[in-house]
Amino acid sequence: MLTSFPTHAATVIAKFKALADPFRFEVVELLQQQEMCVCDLCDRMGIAQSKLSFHLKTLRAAGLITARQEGRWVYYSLNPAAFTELEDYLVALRQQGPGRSARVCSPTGD
Amino acid sequence: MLTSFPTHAATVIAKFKALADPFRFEVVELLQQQEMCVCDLCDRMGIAQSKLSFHLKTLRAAGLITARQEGRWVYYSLNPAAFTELEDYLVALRQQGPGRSARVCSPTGD
DNA sequence: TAGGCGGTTCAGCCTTCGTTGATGTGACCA
DNA sequence: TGGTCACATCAACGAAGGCTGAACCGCCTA
Repeated sequence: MLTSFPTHAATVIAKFKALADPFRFEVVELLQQQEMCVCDLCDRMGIAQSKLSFHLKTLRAAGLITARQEGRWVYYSLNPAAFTELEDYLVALRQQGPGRSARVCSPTGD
Repeated sequence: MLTSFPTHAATVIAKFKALADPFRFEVVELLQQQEMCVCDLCDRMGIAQSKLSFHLKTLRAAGLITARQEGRWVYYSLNPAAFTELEDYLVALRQQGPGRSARVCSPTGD
């Protein structure tokens, strides 16, 4: 059952939250094409470096992206496992169930 | 290419945003089990009705759930198509790419 | 038709989150 | 060894979103 993953839920929520921002969404789409360093992303998106750094931190904290340092540059790329986790959750949600309510609440009249 | 869906992105972001809240997350998990009316959800979650109504409105606006009125009761259920849309997006993200950077930025030294 | 009930909406308050500019840190080069 | 570059972090500010209690609306029953 889905509700048997209370701690798991927190990580899934964190991932959804991280994806729920236009800037971070764009970062993810850019990283889907290829691994990039901060200056690349900064240049492509046309936003301040500190702003980008903040959003990268959020994405990294959620586990959606990973960082790889190479000299002075830090290269970011997507973490496929994180997306698989979200996929699995969504599939589980979709695969259900009785549909019609079992009428848990009791209408006064009956 | 993923970036060729600019308007589509807004709806996906809205769905992620709707799922990025613990209360709404719980609502979705409850609705995954079966269709429910507001009083059921209110009772199970132990939160104020106005609060729940607000979150249901958010979920409905994002297209994640649908409402069905029956007399005085309003029954909510999941919208499978919305979750399929998110699944497709995540699958597309995971099916990457070159991996290593093409070194778009130019290190000063070289 | 009046009253009760399920559910929604509203306004005010508060908390959280994002933005901004400046500063800090570690790696590289002269 | 000092300067520069790439990137991270910080504090202060403003905006967006969630919470609360009350009013409101539509449906049903007496």
